Amino acid sequence: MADGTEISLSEWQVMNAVWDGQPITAREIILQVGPANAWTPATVRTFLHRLVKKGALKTEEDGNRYLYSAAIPKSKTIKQASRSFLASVFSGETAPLLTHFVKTNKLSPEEIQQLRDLLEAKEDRQ
Amino acid sequence: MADGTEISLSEWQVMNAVWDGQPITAREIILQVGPANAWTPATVRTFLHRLVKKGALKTEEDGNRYLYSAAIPKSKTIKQASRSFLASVFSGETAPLLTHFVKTNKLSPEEIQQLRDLLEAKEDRQ
DNA sequence: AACAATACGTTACAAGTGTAAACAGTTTGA
DNA sequence: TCAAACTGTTTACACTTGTAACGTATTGTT
Repeated sequence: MADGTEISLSEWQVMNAVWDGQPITAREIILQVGPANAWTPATVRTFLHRLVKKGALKTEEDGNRYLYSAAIPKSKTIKQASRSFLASVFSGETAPLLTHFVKTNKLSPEEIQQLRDLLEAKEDRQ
Repeated sequence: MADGTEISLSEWQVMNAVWDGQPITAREIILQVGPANAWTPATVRTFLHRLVKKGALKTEEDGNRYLYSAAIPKSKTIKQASRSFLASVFSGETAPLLTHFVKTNKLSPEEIQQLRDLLEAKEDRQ
């Protein structure tokens, strides 16, 4: 697929932990994503290594341990994954995708309002 | 993982072709998805085999060739893939996902209207 | 009938993924 | 001070995925 930065589903868990705790130690990441996925610390460490190797994370020494931070912006990474998901699963059609997620998930009244406003704004703008 | 029916991104292309042409010959599938992805016929056939093996497609003989049809419903498969995508990429948060796709894609005025209506209906219903 | 084109099945093979254990150095609590 | 605990590195191994070639049977064509 050749795009430089393919993140696997498991790795996403790790990336998300990093993005919202940056910079963060391996230990904390392990605590955050390990139990939820039933991963041993060793498994999480493997993901960390692979992500560094892929250039998705970078490390900075802090005494004798590392602090991890993202080397790629979350927004860009989300954009890529989303494009690929849209193309594969929904044949590139946005509206069915949106309909699907609206229908199959819960949204708070506030969220619904915000989305309606967003759509309205988009309508006007075009 | 471990759910019986994992469909890879490439395989989705094939499944989509089947779902909307069912039943369909390998030849037609190859014509539909091959060129767009720069896949040789052999490659597409590999995907077909794997999908049959996974139980996602089933075949029915038609003279000396096969007709392929889906063995799993599109809706269910979409649901699974979507849940997994939502969980990994958007940490399970639906609203940010919706916002993202609304912001990064084009929608026709009609589609926008329909989505707004859908959201309104959902709001009322809760 | 013979040969070319098709259709399907089998095999291949490297890279990526999920899942970890084993090993080595470092800090720390007893 | 000596083992326990923790940090990071290396190695493992089966399964999946992307990408196809090769072999064999069937069929349409001349």
